[in-house]
Amino acid sequence: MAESSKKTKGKQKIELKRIEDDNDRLVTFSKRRSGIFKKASEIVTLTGAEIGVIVFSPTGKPYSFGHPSIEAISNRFLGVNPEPNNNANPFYEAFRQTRINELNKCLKNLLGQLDNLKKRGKMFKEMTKEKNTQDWWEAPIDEMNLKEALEMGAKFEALSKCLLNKLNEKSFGGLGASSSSFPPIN
Amino acid sequence: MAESSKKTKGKQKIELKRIEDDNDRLVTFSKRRSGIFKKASEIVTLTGAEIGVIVFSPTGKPYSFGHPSIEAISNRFLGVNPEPNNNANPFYEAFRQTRINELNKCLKNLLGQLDNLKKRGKMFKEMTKEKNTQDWWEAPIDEMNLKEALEMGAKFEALSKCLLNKLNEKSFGGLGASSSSFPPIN
DNA sequence: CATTCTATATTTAGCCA
DNA sequence: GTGGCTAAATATAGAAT
Repeated sequence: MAESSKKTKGKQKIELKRIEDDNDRLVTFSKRRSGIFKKASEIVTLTGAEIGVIVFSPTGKPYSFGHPSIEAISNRFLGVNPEPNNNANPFYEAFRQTRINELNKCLKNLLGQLDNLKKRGKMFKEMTKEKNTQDWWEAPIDEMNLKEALEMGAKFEALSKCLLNKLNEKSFGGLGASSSSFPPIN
Repeated sequence: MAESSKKTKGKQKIELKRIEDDNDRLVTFSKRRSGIFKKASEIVTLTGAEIGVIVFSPTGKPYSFGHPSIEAISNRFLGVNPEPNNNANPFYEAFRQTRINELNKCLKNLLGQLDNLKKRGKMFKEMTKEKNTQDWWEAPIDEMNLKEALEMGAKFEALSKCLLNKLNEKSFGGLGASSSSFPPIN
């Protein structure tokens, strides 16, 4: 019997490089995403590990899997819910607690600066004489809250990112040479 | 020829439940962890997706994988915004630039505190005398960098979230009553 | 984008170093 | 905990729904 009787070509070996065909790329993403999530799920039940996976599709759609709860991880990242502490890891918790103290100082510092900022509102208005003629910093929260919050989220993330780098450099014996001065976040 | 000529039993099917033997459990975790990271890496190159994975071993040790980078992933999360507005908006940009200045101050402040933190390492060790006996804050970056980074990402996110709330309260005429004093982030 | 159906390409359980 | 090794368990490329 000729081999042509085979119904499919079966799994073919593919190069480890970007799949150019749009559809194929999406389908592959979809399949592999579930594959990864399944693996994640298995490593959890098999070894009792805790895991969080977050992935953005080629089209930008977010997917995630997590145990104990991806909601916890996800929401934390999204800054959606205040969500009570559910940190099981003592290492994490200990570090967090101490970090909190410093962050609170940072917060106080920043709040002070913010008051300053408000007083210099006019200067701002000039810098932003484009569309928003409204004194956004005085606007009622119900109108600016979410929108600005999201934007600010990105900004603060920038800070986080920078802090992260700096912390790695200084705290973790990083290879970075610039430990005294640091460039603007920008 | 008897089947006994086979060199190994090959991969055996196993129940999808916790592996009780301590060593086996750990070995399986280790192997599957690298497997998952490999898959994560492949879905990235193959489909151009962005992914972040963080996993705690059964013993509590953290591992993680991220692409393009931890920063990018967390950024993506905090930036997840249904509307594609953000960075193009000049208003946003202006605000961001000024905010940056303040954040840089905050950063400097925090870095100073961090030096302090390192000196108090022992205190930390006591607080974390559970599993991680390693002085992670002194560990070489090549070993802790990515791994800790993701974890820290979550922590910094918590800060961002809190700052967000606080800023909304004070800056945007928030409804919150506590505008003068603020409780610890915790 | 998700799923189903094959025929393969990969992953990995059990052992040993 | 990490790295082979081998054979069997799985994941999945390709095509179609």
